[in-house]
Amino acid sequence: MDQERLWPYGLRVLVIDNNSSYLSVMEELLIKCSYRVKTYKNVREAMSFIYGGNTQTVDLIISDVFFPTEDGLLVLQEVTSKFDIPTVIMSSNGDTSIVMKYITNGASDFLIKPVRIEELKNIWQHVFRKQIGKNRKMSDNVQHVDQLSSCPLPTVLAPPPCATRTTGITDEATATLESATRDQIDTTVTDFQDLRKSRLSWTIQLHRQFIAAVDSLGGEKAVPKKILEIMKVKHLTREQVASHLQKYRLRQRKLTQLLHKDDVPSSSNNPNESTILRTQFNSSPGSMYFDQDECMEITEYSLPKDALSSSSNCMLGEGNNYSPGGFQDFRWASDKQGSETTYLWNFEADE
DNA sequence: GTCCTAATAT
DNA sequence: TATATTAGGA
Repeated sequence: MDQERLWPYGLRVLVIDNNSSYLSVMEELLIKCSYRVKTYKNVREAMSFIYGGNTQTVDLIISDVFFPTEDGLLVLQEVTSKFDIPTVIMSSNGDTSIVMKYITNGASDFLIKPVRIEELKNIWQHVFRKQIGKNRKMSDNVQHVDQLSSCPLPTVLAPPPCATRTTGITDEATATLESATRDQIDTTVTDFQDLRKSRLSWTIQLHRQFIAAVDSLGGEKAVPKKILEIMKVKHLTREQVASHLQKYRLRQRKLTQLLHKDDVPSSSNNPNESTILRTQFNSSPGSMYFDQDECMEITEYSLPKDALSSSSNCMLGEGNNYSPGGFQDFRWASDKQGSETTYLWNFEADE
């Protein structure tokens, strides 16, 4: 298959430095990292190479400070934004103001000369980050994963094989590297999904269904599997119900203990105990919502705008009611907060 | 092997 | 904290 695209082995790095001896040093170091290297002594040549239709053949640019003027900064901005090639700047001068200048103008990193191989081992991360940034902007989750798997995919689990001291890479070593990288790519795609995997939010409505199921089963028989069956919510897992049940029971236990401490022991067999608890806790203040059916607090859920507009049959919200008998489904909706995705229950009649 | 629950992890 | 995952037993 397309072995050239395996990561981070074979990362295509374009180096620019007007000092030819340092250029050779860089080339040697980068080759030790199993990267493919192209060197240029000046910006003009490098740019004409890129402008000549080679934007897709360069993954990353490492350049000496070649932008002494504002024009130079424009070049940097163009390379990073228009061509979307991450650019790493090198300089023997590491003054914060200078570093800041390049970073704010789009440089992915700033390396202070002499550059160590350890630093070069990790430069592929800039390409990865840039790729993640691009994919983050895409709202569709499935597409997201597809995009990733079809583009060069570096992996945190498989750093460039530059730990080996050998200058030349034998064929066997190369083959091993390739297969190892290939394996890592698969796991990384999975890892990436895991990265985005997020947690179910127990909305008021969902929780009410849960309570209805628990009540209909009666205390003892309310086990995750049965609750799940009664709730009839598609894609809800037994584990999720079990987890919620655990929390629910814990809280009930705590509350009954509290009650027995405050009240006379004779009321311990009172079947209206839960009613008493309910009354007590419904009066509690705060941003938490106390479900009327029992004493569990449910965090009020704030709806993302798009979920509100695009889902007319969304059942979230105080005024809505649900049909306990109906089969319901939910689908994921991203609220785009950080790397984590909060999922919404979006109820829809199954039939 | 399934399922439950408590404990632990994230 | 809320929810997910794990561990170990029924």
